[in-house]
Amino acid sequence: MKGATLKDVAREADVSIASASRAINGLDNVAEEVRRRVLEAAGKLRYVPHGGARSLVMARTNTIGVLLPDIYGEFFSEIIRGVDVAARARGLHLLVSGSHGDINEAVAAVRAMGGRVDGLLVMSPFVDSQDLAAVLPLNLPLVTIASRIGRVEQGSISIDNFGGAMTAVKHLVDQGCRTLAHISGPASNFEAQERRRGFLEAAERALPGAICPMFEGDFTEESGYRGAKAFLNACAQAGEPMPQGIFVANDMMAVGCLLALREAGKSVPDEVALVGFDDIPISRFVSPPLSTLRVGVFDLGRRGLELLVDAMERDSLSDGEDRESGEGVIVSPELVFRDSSRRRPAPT
Amino acid sequence: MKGATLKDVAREADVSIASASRAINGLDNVAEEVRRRVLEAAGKLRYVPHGGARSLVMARTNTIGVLLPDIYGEFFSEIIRGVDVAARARGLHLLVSGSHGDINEAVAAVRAMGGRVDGLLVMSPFVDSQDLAAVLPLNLPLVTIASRIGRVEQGSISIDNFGGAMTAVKHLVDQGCRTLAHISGPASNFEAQERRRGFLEAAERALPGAICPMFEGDFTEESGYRGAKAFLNACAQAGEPMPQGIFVANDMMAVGCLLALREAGKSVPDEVALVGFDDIPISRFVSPPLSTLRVGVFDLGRRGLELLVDAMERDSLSDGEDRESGEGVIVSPELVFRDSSRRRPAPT
DNA sequence: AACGCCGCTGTAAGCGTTTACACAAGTTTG
DNA sequence: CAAACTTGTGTAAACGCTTACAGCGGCGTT
Repeated sequence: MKGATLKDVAREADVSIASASRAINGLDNVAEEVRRRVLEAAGKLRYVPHGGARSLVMARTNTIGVLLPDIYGEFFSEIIRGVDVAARARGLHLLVSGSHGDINEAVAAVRAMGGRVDGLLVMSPFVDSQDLAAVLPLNLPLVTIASRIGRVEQGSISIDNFGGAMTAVKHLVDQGCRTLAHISGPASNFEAQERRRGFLEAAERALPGAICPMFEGDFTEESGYRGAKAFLNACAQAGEPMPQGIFVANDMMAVGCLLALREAGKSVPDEVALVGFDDIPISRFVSPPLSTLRVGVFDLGRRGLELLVDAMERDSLSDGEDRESGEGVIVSPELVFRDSSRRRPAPT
Repeated sequence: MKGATLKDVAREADVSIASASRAINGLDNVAEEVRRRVLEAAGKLRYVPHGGARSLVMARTNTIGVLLPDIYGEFFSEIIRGVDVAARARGLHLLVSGSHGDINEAVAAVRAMGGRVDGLLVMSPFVDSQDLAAVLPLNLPLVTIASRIGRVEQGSISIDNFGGAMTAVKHLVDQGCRTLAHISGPASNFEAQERRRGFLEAAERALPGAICPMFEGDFTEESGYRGAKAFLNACAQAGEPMPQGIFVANDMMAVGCLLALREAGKSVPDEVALVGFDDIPISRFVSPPLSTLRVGVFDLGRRGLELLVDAMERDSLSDGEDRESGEGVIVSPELVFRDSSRRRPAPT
């Protein structure tokens, strides 16, 4: 009942445990006859090697730990996919964990991964991530994704949120919007901060002195809906028209925003143009289709893992020498121009 | 550089390795003074326990392995979320792996998980899953999700695909559709088979003798698009009208189908009514919103994990005695009536 | 015939933990 | 004041595996 061990297999095949190990691992210094007997015994006993024991002695797990703020949603699941594909290509396995925004959970997760993984892929966009950094076992190769953890010595890959936001604003202005608004992500989120900063900077540059209403959401569809409502109410009360263009800090909120505008009878993009961020799959399907800034989320995951693998290899070769090489890959989002911001046939 | 071990901590704190272990694990038979010293040393050395070693001696990993056909997409990511939430609540970690439809990959993944997990949550909807069953280490608790693996002794949780398909067809007929068609999933997929069977059975019952065109897709948006095109072409060639109702075996394909119909200028639902399956998030947002059969995918994952945990506990208590209890939970999908199938104000 | 080699096999030492057990104090007890 | 606990600590075995090393035949060379 207890799961056969190598010793059991060895006894069954009537060889030493060393030979059994060799036979099973396909080493070549084993007589054919012995190998046959061992494999047969292993099959009969349904032997499955004990990964824990193996990694203990080999000091290698072939597993990498992935720590995400959350494990689901279009965005994260796409990251995981990227990581998974790249990992699979290298025969690595994934130990995933969601920290659910709680830094203590993240710390617990990291501890639990200790000794079970060869490297860590961490995404923790919370501004106070320093606490996390303090806990990370410093002997493990680590790559951060779109995070703001101090450890520059190791690799990191991030998104040009600031630049993306500026692109979005410029695009709205190009489309003829003369009044702008912004629905931001939570202030505790690093990426949200950057996008907000990009919005303000670009808005000030294009429309100097203009006052742009802002609403702080939390990246959920529902908060986007609330944001749009807030703008609608404020404008109705002040007797002002709606802003001509709204830059929403992520697509999920933009979708909520769209729903609220539609409900209020505002036409998108003619009365209000909308640009989101991320290009999640849904964005193509809402109507009107959502203009957005495409972040190669899949690639983010894939390249993150590749960076990590590089770091691991470097790590195992040179034993702790030249570990500077602060590889800071930054990917730039790309504007996807769809109908939600297509204002005039020929913007003069 | 090599990552501090318990021995290092013990030396640093000038106690025995046993005391160090006790202090760190919070056992109570440790002098306060010693505990303090040990914890301090651990902090200083950035000690992180080696999970592999720990699980080796404790015969417990607090990790459960999750094997899915794929790791991404709305459907699977929602399952993972359910599993993750339930696992987190019990302090368990997740070792996930996508088999990418390849049975050999699945086998490899299972082997790699051996000795690293306390239980296995497997979803493998391929009809020939018997091969997989043969490999599964028989000492591990196992729960299958929407699969067709022989091992009934262990728990399983599945979807009533047949019943759901019948509901869909009945609904289309209620809406006044007198000619029906079906876009199915791949024949190698167990769930697709069941949905197809339900479609045929219900169609035959409601419209005896009617011939229903069918198209075999592969669950991707693109194949749904192709399916609709195929119907359009066939009807154009034969000079017949389009089927009044199409039951599409999953929402992703239904979305593709919708796009093709819109492109062809067919109005949905007036000319062709559409019902999908799964209720993925996108379905609410396409226009018209897609009628579908909601499967509590999140719950599928959550309950699957709970089932597994139950099995694990039963397993550890009674040492291999009453291990029948083939818990076969079956969840029934529920019709979500949206505009894509809303045909007449008052269906006579 | 003695020698070195080669191919195969077994013995045993670890890998980093936990934990049963023994042991040395100090603290009641009778 | 010795016996009996209590409390804290250390020693060492075990978990399942890999692998360096030694051993042992049989082979081809001098």
